[in-house]
Amino acid sequence: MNIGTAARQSGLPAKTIRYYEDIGLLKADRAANGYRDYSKDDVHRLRFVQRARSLGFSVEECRQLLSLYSDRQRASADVKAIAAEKLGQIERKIVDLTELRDLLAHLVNNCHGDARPECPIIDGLSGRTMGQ
Amino acid sequence: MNIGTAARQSGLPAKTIRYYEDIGLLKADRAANGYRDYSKDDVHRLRFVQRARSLGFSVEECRQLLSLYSDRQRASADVKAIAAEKLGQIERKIVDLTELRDLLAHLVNNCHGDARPECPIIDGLSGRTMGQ
DNA sequence: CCTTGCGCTTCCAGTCGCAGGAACCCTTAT
DNA sequence: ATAAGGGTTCCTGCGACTGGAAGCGCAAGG
Repeated sequence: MNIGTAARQSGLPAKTIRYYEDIGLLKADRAANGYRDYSKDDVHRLRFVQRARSLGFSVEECRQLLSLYSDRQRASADVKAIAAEKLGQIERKIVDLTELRDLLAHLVNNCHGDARPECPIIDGLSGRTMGQ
Repeated sequence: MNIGTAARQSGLPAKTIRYYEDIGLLKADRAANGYRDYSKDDVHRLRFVQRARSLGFSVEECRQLLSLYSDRQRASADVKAIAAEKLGQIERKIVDLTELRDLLAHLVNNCHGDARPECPIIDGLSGRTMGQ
């Protein structure tokens, strides 16, 4: 199967698939004409990576997950450790963003938003109404 | 004041301050010896940018905010529009991350995490237990 | 006077995860 | 024969820095 078909079936752009091959994440066979040739199994791995990426795993983490994916002898604890770490990161990010949102929402709500130059948002950013 | 002092007072690494000058965000005077020379006002602007960046504004948005910051005749509506747009982006990001977290938490919670090879996380990523 | 050491300067390369585009080859249909 | 629509490689650029090399400025100590 050519790269275009693999791209459609995996949900990854062909460009991205070539990039993954470039960095040694997934290698493909080559047909006689030099075209990359993907098996069903290759497509499974591509979808696996697509899913993991969309779940916020970095490419390096995907590399680890892929090797665990292919390892019939893996311990689920190994996988769980990676996923739990990532989960923690995501939760921290949510907390940070929520604080950010509250702060910004406060500024926006206190800005009358008219033609006058007084602006609580600017004041907030310049430190006149916010802590240091 | 030298860049190191400005860095300490603004909370930005010197490297970043030079970078900002490089992209034309903030320019500094030069002392006779070629060193950058920062005024208190410069430091205020640097802190302003530092705050705005930490609130999730892009450097380009900071550029807009800076010009509004320096403009005594600005309308608060202009600032509010930028901030409100950014607020929307942040809220969307929180929603996305929350979905992500729930999905990942579900996988992690269903993984026994022992030495056996069966792993719901891998299965989930490979599509065996998740929708397509 | 000389050295040491820190801070400053510039410039170049690398990061992450691709996307865009050029220049070219392969295959199929008309 | 030609055109369209694949595929290939390689190079560049994005955003927002960060690290490092090579070289100056300057104050203090021996």
